[in-house]
Amino acid sequence: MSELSSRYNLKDAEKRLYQEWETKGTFRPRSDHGKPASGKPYVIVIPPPNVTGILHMGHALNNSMQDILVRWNRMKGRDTLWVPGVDHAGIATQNVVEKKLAKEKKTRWDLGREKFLEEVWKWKHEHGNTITRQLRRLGASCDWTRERFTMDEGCSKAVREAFVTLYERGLIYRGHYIINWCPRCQTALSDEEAAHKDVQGGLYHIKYPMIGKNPPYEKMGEDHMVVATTRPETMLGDTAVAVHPNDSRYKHLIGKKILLPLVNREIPVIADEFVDPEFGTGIVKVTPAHDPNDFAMGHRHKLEQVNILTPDGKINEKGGAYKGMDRFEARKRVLQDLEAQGLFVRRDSHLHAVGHCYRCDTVVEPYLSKQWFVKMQPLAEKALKAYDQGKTVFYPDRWTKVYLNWLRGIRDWCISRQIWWGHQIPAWYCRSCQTAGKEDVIVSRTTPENCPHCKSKNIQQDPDVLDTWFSSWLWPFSTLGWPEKTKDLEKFYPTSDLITAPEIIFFWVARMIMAGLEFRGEVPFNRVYIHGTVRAQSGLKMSKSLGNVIDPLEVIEEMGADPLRYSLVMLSAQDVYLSREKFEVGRNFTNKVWNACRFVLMQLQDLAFASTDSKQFEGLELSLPSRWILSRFEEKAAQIEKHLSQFEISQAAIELYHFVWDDFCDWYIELAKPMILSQDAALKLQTQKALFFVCEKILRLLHPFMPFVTETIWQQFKNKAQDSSQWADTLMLAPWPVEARGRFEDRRAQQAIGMLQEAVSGIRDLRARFQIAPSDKLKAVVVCKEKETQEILKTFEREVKVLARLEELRCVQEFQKKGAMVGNVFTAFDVFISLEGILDLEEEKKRLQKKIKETEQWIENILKKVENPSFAEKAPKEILEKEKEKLTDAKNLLISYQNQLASIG
RNA sequence: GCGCGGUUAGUUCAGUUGGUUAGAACGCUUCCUUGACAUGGAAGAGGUCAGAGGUUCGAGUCCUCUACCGCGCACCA
Repeated sequence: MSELSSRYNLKDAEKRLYQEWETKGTFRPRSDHGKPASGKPYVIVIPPPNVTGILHMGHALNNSMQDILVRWNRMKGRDTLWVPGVDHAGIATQNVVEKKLAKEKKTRWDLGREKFLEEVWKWKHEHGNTITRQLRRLGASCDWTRERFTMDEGCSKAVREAFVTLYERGLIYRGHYIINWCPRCQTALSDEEAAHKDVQGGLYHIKYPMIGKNPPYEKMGEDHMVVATTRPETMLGDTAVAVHPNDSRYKHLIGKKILLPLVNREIPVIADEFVDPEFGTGIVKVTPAHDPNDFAMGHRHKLEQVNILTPDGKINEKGGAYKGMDRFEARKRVLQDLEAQGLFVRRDSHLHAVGHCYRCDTVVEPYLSKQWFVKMQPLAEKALKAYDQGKTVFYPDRWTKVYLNWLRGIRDWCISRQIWWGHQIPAWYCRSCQTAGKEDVIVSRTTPENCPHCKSKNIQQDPDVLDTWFSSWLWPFSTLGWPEKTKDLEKFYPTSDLITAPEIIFFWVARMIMAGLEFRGEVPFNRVYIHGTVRAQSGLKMSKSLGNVIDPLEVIEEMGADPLRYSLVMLSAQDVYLSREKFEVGRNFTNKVWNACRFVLMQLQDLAFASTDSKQFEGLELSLPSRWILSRFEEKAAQIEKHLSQFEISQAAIELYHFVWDDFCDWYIELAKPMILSQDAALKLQTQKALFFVCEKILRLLHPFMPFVTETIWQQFKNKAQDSSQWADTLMLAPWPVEARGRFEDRRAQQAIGMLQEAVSGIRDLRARFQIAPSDKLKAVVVCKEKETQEILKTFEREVKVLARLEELRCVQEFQKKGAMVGNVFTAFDVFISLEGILDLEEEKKRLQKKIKETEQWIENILKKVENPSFAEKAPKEILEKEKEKLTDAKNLLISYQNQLASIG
């Protein structure tokens, strides 16, 4: 009968549908097609996934949410743009290609810079579009004609512009500082890229002998001093020992000399307030080249900086006998040798935070080297000011504090990386000027041919590249054309919302805000929505190494993109804990929608009457169920709209789920069935109209959440409708169905259907409890407490009979029980069925007794409240009224229960 | 160490500015293949809202403390 099968299966249809949308240009802004738009443009830039990325659940959630917002705004008629793109992910991508080379037993140095970069570009062209292909599978309605890459020509130009501008403004400098160094990647990292993890390590106590004293060293403070360190190998670079100036234990030693063991270097005992006398022995070894604090101390005391490490984490020639050893090997050997010399005191177990490379998890070294930095304080001040002016709004609000705390404690940003894949720093050094002892740095937007100072051609570009985030922080405007003055930039900047995960608030969100203000004088987006993190059921992050990943593409293959999206979004009120079964919610719901629509299609072979216009109901005497569902629809649509506008996406999805499933499917469709089968042609027609109308509107509400299924069915609707000329080409462009409030508002219908639902459920409950087979003919009586109730329920006699499978139903106000009857009670009425041949009513007696107790307790509670003089005095009137109503209801219930008990007892 | 979350039904979680007898999903029990859907329908059981104080007429909701879990940040060697 229908061409739709009883289970949706859109595996192939999804791809086809997506292609159609894309090729027709539906994802592009209305203004691209010269179409009018309403309101301000709605613009989102995608958090660009790494070019090495493959879609994981975090992406799936993030992009589902963006797509929901984008599709919703598009349907609202706004000029809508979602800019997609990919990040070149400097270190990550270089690592991938280096690993590939390693399989051929080659290193990047074997190839040389140029050849290596060719290899990376080759890799990018072959594998770099995996993630964008996968985003399409998810249904992401990005404007792919505007797709960008952080290393494309435009973005590269933006990077240069940004660098040079900051340099010109005195906000970029180069200098020797302690930075985080990854010995495996062999590059500097920013503070954010060195992730601190707690490590159970050792705190080693070591004797440093005083000059002129001989072993055995026994008197602390006289012939030796004991230092405590977590990294013993760094002692090879010690250039002092420090104590607190007021520490009476050691005051007499300040200015004395110590003989640094193993290297036999004379080093001074200095006094510095940094030292905490309480910690360890109160004596600190000072290693200015390998510790940020020691570095600062070294500056204060003009100490020598002895770098003992090679870039790959081995001991260099300054380490004497330890030269060539890996740093951890050297640690062991240093300890052994100290022990052999009687200088090792003890090892305490010690929990401390150790920096790890966020790309390869190697322990990073604080390392002294010459790097480029951005002076962040002035940028942060602008961002803080923008916040004060209300220009930065985070959802949920709690992230604001995280953001502000970071800005307030901001430190300079190390932006140079000693890798090859990335934007090479636009700085050149002039050999001639250098030799002449003059300023040798040339920073330029264009590649210079010779030195602007001395005209020498002997210039060389800085070999380092910029931190990947140095291009990402420009993303909201570089993707729109900056630094060129493009139409897109003018039209779509600043963007509307940024949707992202909490992990990159510092890396990306905060920096984008700073860049936006610095380069464009405006915040880059009006609102920031931070959604939850996706975790495995166990609570751990999903990661390949833990083997606990659920591949979103497998879910798409198995169930479809819509179930994946809906499940994720429904679960996303906070962090999302996933297991395979959790996707069944979305799958079942998608199937429910599919079948409900299939039913509607089947009922309406002839859709000539089908209209999506609400005016069709004007002057029409609609039945109560239809009035009810229209009223519910209007109410729910407004709620969903409200939730979406506040980024309560999961709440919107949950509301929609219940409206569709409970109200529309379980009640309205069931109520509509007898009306459609009715002999009353007018009733039949208006029911069909309402059924169709609401169903089509539901498809619109659902579309942002489950685009594929809804579009598929909607096209069926459209094909069948006689006059489809007024329909949009695609559901994607059909107007969002939130109309002027109150058009369908109908409290009476809501109240009436509420009663009907109670009556039907009450009878069904009796049926179930007394095990009356569905086929058994049943007579029921509804005893109404008010005449009005009786009248309302009378109009539903037929519906109740069908839904509760009754042979006979009587609605009365006065009722004399005859024979054995059992019932259920409600505030406005009681329902009864007659029992034949059922003798055991003990269970029912117990149940009623329990109910009576509960109700008595309830009444008592209300009385306690109402009779409290201060309640009457202080509570608002409406609450007081409510309580009184409750009391009446409760008393009515109690009477009903007592009557019931008496009647069967 | 500082900060931020969380602790509600067997499980995973909602619960908006304090105001019906605290909800949902999954799971569980019972019944049902009725012409949209068994990825379904009907009904049911299940919670002293982590603990202790406090504010209030009224607290799951606000305040304080405690316990446990998670996550950030941080230079205690």
